Amino acid sequence: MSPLQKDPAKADAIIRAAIHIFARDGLDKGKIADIATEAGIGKGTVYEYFSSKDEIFHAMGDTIMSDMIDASEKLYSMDLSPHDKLRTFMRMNIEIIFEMEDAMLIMTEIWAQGARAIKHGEHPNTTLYNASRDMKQLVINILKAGVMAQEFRDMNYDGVATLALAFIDGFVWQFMVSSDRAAFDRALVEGIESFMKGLER
Amino acid sequence: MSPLQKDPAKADAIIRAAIHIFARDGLDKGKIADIATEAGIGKGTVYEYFSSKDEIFHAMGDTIMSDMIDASEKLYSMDLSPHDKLRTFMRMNIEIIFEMEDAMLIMTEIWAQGARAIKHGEHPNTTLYNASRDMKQLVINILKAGVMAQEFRDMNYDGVATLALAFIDGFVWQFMVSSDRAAFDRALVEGIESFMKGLER
DNA sequence: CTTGACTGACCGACTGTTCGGTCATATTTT
DNA sequence: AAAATATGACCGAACAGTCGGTCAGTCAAG
Repeated sequence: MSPLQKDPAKADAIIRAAIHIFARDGLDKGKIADIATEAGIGKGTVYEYFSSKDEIFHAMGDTIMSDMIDASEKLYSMDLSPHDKLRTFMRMNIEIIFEMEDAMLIMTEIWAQGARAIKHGEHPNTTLYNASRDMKQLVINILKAGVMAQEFRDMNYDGVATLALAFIDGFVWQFMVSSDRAAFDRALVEGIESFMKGLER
Repeated sequence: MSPLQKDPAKADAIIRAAIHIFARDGLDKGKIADIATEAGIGKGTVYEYFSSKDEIFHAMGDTIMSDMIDASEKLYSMDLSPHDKLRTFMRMNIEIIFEMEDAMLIMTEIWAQGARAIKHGEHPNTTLYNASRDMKQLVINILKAGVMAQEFRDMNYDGVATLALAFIDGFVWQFMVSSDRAAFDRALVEGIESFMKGLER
């Protein structure tokens, strides 16, 4: 018997360290050795928990996405009008992503990796892509409820949902390289209002 | 004397090959040897034209951006109402980026590199960032003209311009991993209309 | 013959992964 | 209770593959 069953908290510490290191140095340049140091363990130990760098990428993607989905679902259960729900959804999502600075950079690369995989005819990282599809469906549901409640104009749901998600991604993307947080907030408010105005009947 | 003073066409061929290889394999995994083969020359020759992989990245960024700016400027000189100009600007930019599949993937990585550089307190790739700033200014100019002409409502120019660019980036981003071109076109039309509606007085 | 563009074998730095050994702790024995 | 034993988590030195960059030599043009 093992005196200490492979500490799950340690696997978590490795993922956390990996997120930090890979966000800092990039997916390729980020070294396993640095992750080990950051996690306060030996390099060999990393391989007791994950069989390869690639497996760390996947675990990392799963962790990040589940963090985001948790946050989104909290919103989904709130009791708001479709109008407010959508507005809140957009703002919250952007803030969540924006706050998870490290995750943002990593997801950019994982997403690009996925796009490349698709070009090669391979499978992309499924967690990330499933999550993206779920998010879109969530927005579509809000939109449908809004049209039903006569709050929104008639629309092509898929198109508008895509616009909403594009807006979220693009906003983060735009500000990923800007450090002016105040300008970010002003632009965000104006951007969301403008978007909502586009949905009026 | 050289019979052919360092053939500029060859430098171009190298860049073109680099764009192809790096888009396929990523900035880190893309090999100089492969670029040389793709360009039909020896590896050593690549170093006659560019002193390092990093210099190739920069040259590549410059080439891609100047291609895009050329396309945008053609639009800028068209004689259209602010309304149509903005609509066309967005659609054209998306189509241009979307058509330059390879460039898209590379820019994603260069942009992420830049974001990381900023985090480190270093300089990002200036070409890319200057171009991005120029694009925003171009949109702001169109918006101002539209407000002046009473075609658009009053607005926070910076916010709406950011929204427009976010829209462009995000749309491309969303569809980078989708192969359904027909859905893309439908969503694009709806998305642009919805955006334009948000600017009505 | 001179020049310089071109080449690819080669070098060395780098890093993901392996593996033999160590050690803290649990369990058993005395 | 304390000594002996067993376990497997942990470690980091060593290994092997990769790839950016160099350079000694080839070749073609003038």
